[in-house]
Amino acid sequence: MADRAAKVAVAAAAYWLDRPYSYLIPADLADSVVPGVRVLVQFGKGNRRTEGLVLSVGDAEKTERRLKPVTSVLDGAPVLSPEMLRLAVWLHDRYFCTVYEAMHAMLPAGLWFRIEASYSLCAGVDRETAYSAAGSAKGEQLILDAVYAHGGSCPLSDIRRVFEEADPSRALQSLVRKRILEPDSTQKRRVGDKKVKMISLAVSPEDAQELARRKEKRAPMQAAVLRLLCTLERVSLSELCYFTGASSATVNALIRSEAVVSTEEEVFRRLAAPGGELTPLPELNDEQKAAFEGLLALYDGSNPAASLLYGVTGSGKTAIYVHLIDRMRSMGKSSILLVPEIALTPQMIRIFSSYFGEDIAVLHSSLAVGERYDEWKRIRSGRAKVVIGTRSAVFAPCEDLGLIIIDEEQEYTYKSENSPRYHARDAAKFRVAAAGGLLVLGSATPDLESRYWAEQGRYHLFRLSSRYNAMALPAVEIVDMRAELKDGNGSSLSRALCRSLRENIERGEQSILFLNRRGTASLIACGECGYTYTCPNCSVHLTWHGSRRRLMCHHCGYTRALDDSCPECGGILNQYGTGTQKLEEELAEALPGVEVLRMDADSVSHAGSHEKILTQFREKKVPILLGTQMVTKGLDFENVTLVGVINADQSLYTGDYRASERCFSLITQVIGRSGRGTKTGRAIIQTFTPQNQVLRLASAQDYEGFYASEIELRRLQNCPPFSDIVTVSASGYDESDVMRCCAYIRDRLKNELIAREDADVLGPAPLPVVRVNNRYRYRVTVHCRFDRQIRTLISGLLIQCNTVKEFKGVSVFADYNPME
DNA sequence: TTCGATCCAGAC
DNA sequence: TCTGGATCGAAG
Repeated sequence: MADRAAKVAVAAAAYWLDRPYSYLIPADLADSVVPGVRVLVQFGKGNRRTEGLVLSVGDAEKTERRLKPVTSVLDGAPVLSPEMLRLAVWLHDRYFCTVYEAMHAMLPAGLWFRIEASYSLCAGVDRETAYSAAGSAKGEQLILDAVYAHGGSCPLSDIRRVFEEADPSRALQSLVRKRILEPDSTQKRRVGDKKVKMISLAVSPEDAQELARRKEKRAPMQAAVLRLLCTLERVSLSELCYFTGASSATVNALIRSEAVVSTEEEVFRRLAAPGGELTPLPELNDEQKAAFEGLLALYDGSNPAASLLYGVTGSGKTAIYVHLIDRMRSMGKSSILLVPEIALTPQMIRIFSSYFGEDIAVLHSSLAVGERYDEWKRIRSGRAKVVIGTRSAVFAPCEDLGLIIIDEEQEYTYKSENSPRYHARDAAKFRVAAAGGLLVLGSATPDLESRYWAEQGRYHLFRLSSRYNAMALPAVEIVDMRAELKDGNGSSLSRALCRSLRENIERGEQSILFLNRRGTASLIACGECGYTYTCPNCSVHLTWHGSRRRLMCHHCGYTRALDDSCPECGGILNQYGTGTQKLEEELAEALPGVEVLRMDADSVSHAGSHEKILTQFREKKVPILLGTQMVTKGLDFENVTLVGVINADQSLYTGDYRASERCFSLITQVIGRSGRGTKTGRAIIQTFTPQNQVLRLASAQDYEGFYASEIELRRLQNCPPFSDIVTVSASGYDESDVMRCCAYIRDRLKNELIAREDADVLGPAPLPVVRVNNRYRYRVTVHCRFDRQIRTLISGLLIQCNTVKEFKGVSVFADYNPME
């Protein structure tokens, strides 16, 4: 019989040497090495041990080289299905990451094995032989010191630390050759499966009753255990002991007498699911019903096209999701519902578990490692058929996938900013295409591209144009902050907003204030010489975080204390700019004694504090909720009748082609938070550019008007959807090296794409923050269709730039349709 | 990236 | 002759 070999994606292989490597399958592992399991293999000259993913298995080809064998198998069953394996390779092709990185993004962290290289003394080597073998070599002595200090076995990382800058590998190899040390590796899994001992009868209930009668006198405890087991069949050991008062010794005696058996069973760590009765599905109005039935009609397995569900805020998209998921469930199919932010998961869980109870699994990054791993297993085993989660939940291991819903699909959070830089929408398309399922993109302000594709017929379009319960949209007022300033009001609260807030408080209604800004902090500057603190590692100013009383850098995490006076001239330091904290102080001044809740990255840094703040707002009827982006999405509070947008134009002028779209969507959404109950809502938008078209359209909630003007701009600029964008970014400590590398990339791209009319090569240009952590960052941008030619070209370029020594010290990566 | 092989220079 | 450093090339 021919030797069997496995093609393996190796963890240690960086992007430019990532390809399937063949490994021999030893006979004793023949059954366990199957596609989708992770294996341990040796890689490279030094035979480093590394993890790998088995892509396929077949007969070994006849080659010159002798194949290395698979060392061991890490999983009992595949962690990736054949479909997900294909998705991993697809991510590799499309997002310029390694197959292994793709797999990493798809699996829960609880599955990771940590492998650490270490060196230990060979058997029978004593201290004297070891040191005499090392002789006068200083490096070898150093290593032996380290190994003995660690009790005979030392992790490579510790040896490296002892060597500081120098390279220990040569000395290590010498010691290995002399048979003093041997390479070793430890592997540990971070989270174990949680197992519990279950006890059940090994004999029939009748026999057990009989046995219990006989034991009654001499061993009453054993009898009690048997009786309980007759009624409950299977009980965990701990519960059994609790209910009967027996000790585990009693149970062990029964096991020995073969009356009962114990088995180990996995239990799932799980967030407490809200118990209680399931609620009946919500009623659908005519419009919703039409959309629901239209979507369902697409699901016949042969027409897996994506659909855009475009419904104004408050039109009841969620009710349609509920019905679709319910229908999928009744057909035995799984559904995935993606939400843009962790903050939105608790209320989604609340809604959906009231309909589907335990059938729901939740996947997002703020779950504890063990919880996430458990949810992953519940999904994989088919015990949970409804998955709710953020971006990475698109990789949920559902069998029989029938439906993926992406709520608020225009949100930039669906695009990953780290490798693999995938967009959840694209991954979702891949999955539903493979499974013959349905993809629903839901939004009140669809991504311009999605809207365009719907118009072009690439997506099906379903509209919900009336607000649920026929509520009127909020009345919107635009306030010109220039006039406020002229009239001597230098604060960030206009008089109109203050008045409205006061009126709302008197009526006992609630308000939400939205600060259109990602950061939360403000700038500190000297009032006399104008000195500002800058980050020593990045090209940015440090910002002041009042709650921590520290100056911080948002890019590298550098922090420092504030001086009493200006370090340059000794002048008085002032606080500038409007952060949420500053605004909070201004509110306290304008409306003394009024309680304000603040929600921003600073106040919600602890897990679960989002939910806590929102519950407080909901239940305690705190008059004002003040926050950043987080307050714009999906929140549904009946009693909120006023929304204030503090600085509406902040995000408009960033020079990014998506800036208008983002601003429009943000303002539209935040206005939609107002008046969701029985009372009509109002919104006040403060801006320094009140004539701005985007703001006008947003306050009129005129998406179609916005779309019509914006899509023309995109056409003129050759931006998505009329073209794709690929950026190639380089970073490094030496600015001129980085710029040379970028120039080279630009020239190569220009040359190769000269024949393509659709291609536009721009740059190099510095990134908005040019230096982060002392690394300079520049990039080249290409506008063109993202086809095979461009993918091969970029991939080749990446490999080249990362291998030629001319650009040593510069690292290069590519991004497809980046979001910034 | 990481390692071994190889070559070379300087120290003993 | 040994050791440390630099450089190169391959990774199954």
